Amino acid sequence: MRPEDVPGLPEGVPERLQSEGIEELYPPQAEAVEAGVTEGESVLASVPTASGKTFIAELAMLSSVQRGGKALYIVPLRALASEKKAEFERWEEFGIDVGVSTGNYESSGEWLSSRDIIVATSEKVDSLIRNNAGWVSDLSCVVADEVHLVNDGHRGPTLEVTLGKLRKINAGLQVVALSATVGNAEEVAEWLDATLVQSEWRPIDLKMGVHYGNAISFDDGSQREVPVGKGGRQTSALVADTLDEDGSSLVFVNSRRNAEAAAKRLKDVTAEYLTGEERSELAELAQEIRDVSDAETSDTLANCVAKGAAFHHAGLASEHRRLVEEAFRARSVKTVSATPTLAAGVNTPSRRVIVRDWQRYDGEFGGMKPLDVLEVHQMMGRAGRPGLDPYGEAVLLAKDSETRDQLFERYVWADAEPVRSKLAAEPALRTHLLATVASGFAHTREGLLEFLDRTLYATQTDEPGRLERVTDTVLRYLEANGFVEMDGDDISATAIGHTVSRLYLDPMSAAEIIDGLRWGADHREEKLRALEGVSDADARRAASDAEEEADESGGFQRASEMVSTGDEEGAESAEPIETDRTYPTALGLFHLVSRTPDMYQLYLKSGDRETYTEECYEREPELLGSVPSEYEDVRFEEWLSALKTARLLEDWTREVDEDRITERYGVGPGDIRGKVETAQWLLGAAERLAGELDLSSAVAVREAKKRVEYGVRDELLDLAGVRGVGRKRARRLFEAGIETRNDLRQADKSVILAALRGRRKTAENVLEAAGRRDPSMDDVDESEADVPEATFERASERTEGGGDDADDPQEQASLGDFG
DNA sequence: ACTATTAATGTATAGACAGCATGTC
DNA sequence: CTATACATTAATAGT
Repeated sequence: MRPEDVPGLPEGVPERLQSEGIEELYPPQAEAVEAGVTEGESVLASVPTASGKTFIAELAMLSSVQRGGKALYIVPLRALASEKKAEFERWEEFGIDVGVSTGNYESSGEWLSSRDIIVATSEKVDSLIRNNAGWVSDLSCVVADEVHLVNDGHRGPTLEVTLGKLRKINAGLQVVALSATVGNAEEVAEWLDATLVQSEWRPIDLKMGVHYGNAISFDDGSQREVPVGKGGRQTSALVADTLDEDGSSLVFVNSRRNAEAAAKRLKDVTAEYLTGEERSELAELAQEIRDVSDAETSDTLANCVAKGAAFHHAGLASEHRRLVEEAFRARSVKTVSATPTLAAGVNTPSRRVIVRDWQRYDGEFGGMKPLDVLEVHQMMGRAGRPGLDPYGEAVLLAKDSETRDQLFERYVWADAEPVRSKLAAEPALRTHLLATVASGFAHTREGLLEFLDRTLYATQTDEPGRLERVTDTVLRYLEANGFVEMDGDDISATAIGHTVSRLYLDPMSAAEIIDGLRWGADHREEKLRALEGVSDADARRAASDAEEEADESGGFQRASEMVSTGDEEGAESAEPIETDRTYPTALGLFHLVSRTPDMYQLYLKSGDRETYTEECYEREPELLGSVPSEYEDVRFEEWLSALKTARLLEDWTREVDEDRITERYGVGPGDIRGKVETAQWLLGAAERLAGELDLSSAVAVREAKKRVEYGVRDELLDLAGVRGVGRKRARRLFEAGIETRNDLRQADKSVILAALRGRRKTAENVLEAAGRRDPSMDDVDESEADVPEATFERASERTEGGGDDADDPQEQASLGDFG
C-alpha cells in the first residue's frame, strides 16, 4: 500500500509522506489501514518495537482531525511527551496544532482546547478528567502508546481506568492502542473493542543470540566467533567486536552500580578506537557533563565519556541522561551501560544490544528473579538502527552451555507473557474509586461495580467476587477517613474527598497528612516546650558530627570539604533559626510527607538503622505523630527511612552542597531532584488540605514548601524568590548584607555587583527583577567594589568551602535543574 | 620479611507519575 | 527459603 492509497487523510499529506521518502507502507501499517484506522475504527497494533507503530497513530490522528475531530496521544513517560510533540509538529503546515500537557510542562499560548492533537501522560489525562477539563468530551480519537503497561502494578491501573473513563465520556471514541508483542493481544483487543493487528514483521532484521565460550549462537542457526581474550570479559569482547565493524553497543545490567562499573571497564576498550577528532569532541562533552552537577557521579560519568563509554540510570540528573542519549545517537559515545531506564525511554538504537544481566534482585521475591520476557524483548528491540545497520544483534550472555540452552528457551524462542490487569489491588482502587465517585462517574456501589466491570480486570479475573470484596474494603476505608459519605445505597464524595481527588493524591497520603497536621495542632504547646531545649542539643550534635568527619578524613580534598561542613553547621548553631520559632518545623513536615505512600522512600543501608534511630529520638519533638514501637519492625523501619528522606530534604534546605548530599545519603543527583520535586508537590497538597481544614499549620507548610522549592534556609526566602536569584546567589547577597528584596532596590550597587562577582549583566537583570528603578550598572566603578569583595570572599567560604570559581552558567545549572 | 595472588567476607540491589502558578543565563 | 557482582579484607603462596 502506498501513501496515496490511504483513505481519509488531509489533502497534501500523502505527497508530504512521499517527500519524506515513504513510498510504501510497512505491512503492519497497511494492515491497520485496511482495518480502518483512518476511518475511525479502533485498532490494537501489537507489533515489535521500532516497526512504525507511531506512524499508525499519526495516520489515525490526522484522519480524525480531518473529519473535524480532536486527538489525544497518551505517553508513558514525560520525556516521551516532548519527543512525540516534536514529531507531530511537522503536520503544522496542514493546519494541525499540537499541544503538550504533563505535570511539569504545559504548552503555552492558547488553551489546549484549541489544539488538534494533545500529548499527555496517562496520569495527567486522569487528572484533567478529575478537574473537568472541557475539551476531553470533544475527543474523537485516543492513542494509547505502550498499552501493555496496564500490566504494571503501579501505573497500569491509571492507564486502564483512564481509557475506561474516556470511552464512557465519549461514546464512539476511536481507540488506537499500540503495544509490544504480548501473549494475549486478542484479549486486550477485545477489551478495547478494537480490531487486532498483530505482526512479527520488522523493518530491520533482528538477530537474537546467546554468547557462550568464544562465539555467539544466533536464532537463525548462524554463529559468530567472538573470543573472550585474556580478560575473560564477555561484555568487553562483544563491545570490541562491534567496534571492529564501527558499530556501537548498548549493555543492559541490573543495578546502577553495575552500570557504572561496566562503563569504567568498557572505557578502556572504547579508548582504543577513538580518532583524535572524537577525542576532542568527547572532552568537550565531558566538560558539559561536569558542569551539570558537582556530585561525584558527574565526575565519574565525565571520565568515562571522555574515553567513549557512558552509563545511564535514574540516579543521573535528567541533563546527564539527555547528554548521554544524544552523544550515543550521534555515535561519539561508543557504548552505554544502562539499567532498564533506557529500554523504556527515548529512542536510542544501537547496532548491538548486550543483555548482560537477565535477573534482578527483588526484595519481595527474596532473591534474584528472572526478568519478564517482555522486558528482555524490549531491550533486545533496541538493536539495529533503521537505515544505518544491515541488521541488529541482540545478545544474551551465558557462562555455561546449560545456561545458554536455558536462555534460548526462556527468552529467544519464548513468547511474551500475557498482560494482566493489576486493578484489583487496594492502593489502585483507593485512588480510582474515590476519583470515580468524586467526578460523578458513579454514585452507588452498583454503579461503581458496573464501571469496574468494563475494565480489563473484569474480563480476565479468574476469581469472581474479588473485585467486589476489595471495593467494599476500600469504600469502608474511604468512609472511615471522611472522603466519602454513604447514605443507604448512595455514595458521594465529601468536600475534602473532592479536594483529595483533584489534588491527585493517594487517599492514604491525604489521610496521613491530615492526621499528622491535626496531631501537631493537638500537641503544639507540649512540643514547643520540648523544642526550647533542642537547639542547644542540636548544636552539640552538629559540632561532634563535624569532629568525627574531621577525624576520618585525610588528604587535601577531604580536608577542604570538612572545613566547609564544620563552618556551615557552626553557623547554624550560632543562629538556631529553624527550631525555635515555627511549629510544625520543616523537618516535621518533611517527615510527614516522606512517610506518605506517594513518596518513594530511601533505602536504609547497614548502620543507618542505628543512625536514624538515634536521630529519631533526638528530633522526636519535631515529628508529627508518635514514634512507633521499635518492636513493630516494619512500621518502625518505614518511620526511619522516612526520617532519612526528611533529613535529605532538610539538608537541601540548609543549603548543603549537592555532592555532600549525594555522598551522605548514597544517592545520585537525579534522586535529589526527584525527592525535591515530590516533596514540593506533596507540601503543596498539604497546604491546600490545611487551608481547607482550617488548620493553623498552613503557613508553616507554605514556608517549608518554598524552602524546598528554592533549596534555602528561611532567611533567604525573600531573595530567592527574585527571578535570576537561586540558592547560591541569594546566599552571597545575604552575606554581603543584602538581606531582602527591598535591600536589592536600595543598597549600594557596588555591593550588589561585588556579591554577584562583578557580573554586570547578571546584576542588572537581578535588580530589574527586584523592581529597582535604576537597574543600570554602567556608572558603577569596579574599584568601588573592592571592599565588599573581601566581605564576599568570607561569605563564600562559609557556605561553599571557598575556592569556587564557578561561572554563572554553572551555578545556574543546578538551579535550573531543581527549580 | 614482604609482596602478589587468591580466598573469604561484606554489602547492596530498576524505575518515576501527580497540584498550582509562573518563568532560567 | 532462593543470587550475583563488586569491594574490602584476610589468608595464602611465591619471591
